[in-house]
Amino acid sequence: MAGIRAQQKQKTRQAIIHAALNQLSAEQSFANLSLREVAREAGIAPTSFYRHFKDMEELGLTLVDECGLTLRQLMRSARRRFDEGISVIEVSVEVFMEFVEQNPNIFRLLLRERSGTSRAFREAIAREEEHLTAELEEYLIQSTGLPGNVARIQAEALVTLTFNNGAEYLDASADRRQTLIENTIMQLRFVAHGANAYVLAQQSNGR
Amino acid sequence: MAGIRAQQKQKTRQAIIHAALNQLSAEQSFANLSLREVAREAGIAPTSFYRHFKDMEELGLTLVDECGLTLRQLMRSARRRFDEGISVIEVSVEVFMEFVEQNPNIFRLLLRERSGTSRAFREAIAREEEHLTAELEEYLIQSTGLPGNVARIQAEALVTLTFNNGAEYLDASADRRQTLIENTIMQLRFVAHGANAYVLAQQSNGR
DNA sequence: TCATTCAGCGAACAAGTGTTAGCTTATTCG
DNA sequence: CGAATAAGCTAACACTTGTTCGCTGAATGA
Repeated sequence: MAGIRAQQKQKTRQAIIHAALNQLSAEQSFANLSLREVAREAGIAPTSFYRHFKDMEELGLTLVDECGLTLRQLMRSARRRFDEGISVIEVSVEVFMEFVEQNPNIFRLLLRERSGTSRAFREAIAREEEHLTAELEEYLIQSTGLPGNVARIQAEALVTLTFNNGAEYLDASADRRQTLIENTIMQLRFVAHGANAYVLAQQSNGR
Repeated sequence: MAGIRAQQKQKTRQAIIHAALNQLSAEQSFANLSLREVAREAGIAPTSFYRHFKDMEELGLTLVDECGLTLRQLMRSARRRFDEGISVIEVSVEVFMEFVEQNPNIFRLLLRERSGTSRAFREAIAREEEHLTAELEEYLIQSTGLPGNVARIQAEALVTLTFNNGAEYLDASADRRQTLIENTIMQLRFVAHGANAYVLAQQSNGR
């Protein structure tokens, strides 16, 4: 009843996942990762890989799902943390960059395969981005009372800007990183302010 | 003096460039393009490739340079066209999306290799983005009188948003594309408005 | 206990890759 | 004209890749 077999299986499955993540870097993308190299680093024979994943693509999608989940949880907790009086924008950006800093390879995976050659990948990552955007949109509606369509467009802009600044953050030096955070915050504030002003103008324009 | 030799050389060089661009698609990125396939499509022997480029990377950088140049010229002409009374933002977005629509493979190249595995690529594309941003920044300073640092940050946000919406535009259906243009314009307006408001607030806060 | 399951392995395959060496042959130039 | 140049070619190399097949041996469960 210990499940010693299933237990071992999970272990090497994790070994494969770890090996894959470990080989990701600035110079190596998931797309040009080879099944054989992953297997080698995981300490198994190439053929054993198939006992766990049908494909490299299936492995990749697994990674995307896991990462997307943790990222979403993180952002949600960031918005909760905000009650302590700091600006939501500030907290969110800092948390996001912290994620990037602590999971550079995972973030690189998302960043690259977002526009990669595998449709399945692109769709999976678009889905994750959509989750983030939708949650942010809802938050905006509830906390500022913006109309839905404006909230949506604003949320998309916020996610886009944060994500892209995260990409630059990846390769930045320590002090460049600090100003990058500040600039990102400023950009998000621009968007937020502009969206509010837009709604006010609409209302005073008789409609 | 006709230079019949050099002339022929330019011709096959162009054939190589064309072959490479032709093989780019949603499913095939430059990174996993093979020298042999490019040579085959260009109608030359694999080894002849080396008479023109040291590397696939060198070929890629050539493409990036050419594309960046045309894109920049396009955006500049868009800002010139603006004198006719339409909003700059509107014209710029429309011109950019037109570029994306007419050069999907080129844009894909920029999009992907921007976060690709080749440092030379990343730097080359960052350089192109920097050109675009710098020109826009200068334009903002001259036309709105914003202080330099704010103009810079605003320009970065505008370029980022436009570029990313272009990525989505690539795979969008015809009518989705229209709303995408509208949304992009709205996002850019948010940023512009927010930046202006920020400066005004700074000034009225006694400084 | 004994048959079954199944994670993992080694060998082998057909393909495709980048790159070198050396030849051909039309252009170039003194 | 005649030597030099250089674009393009064929053949061959040493690899790496994904994937199939059939085997082993330990965990499983009736």
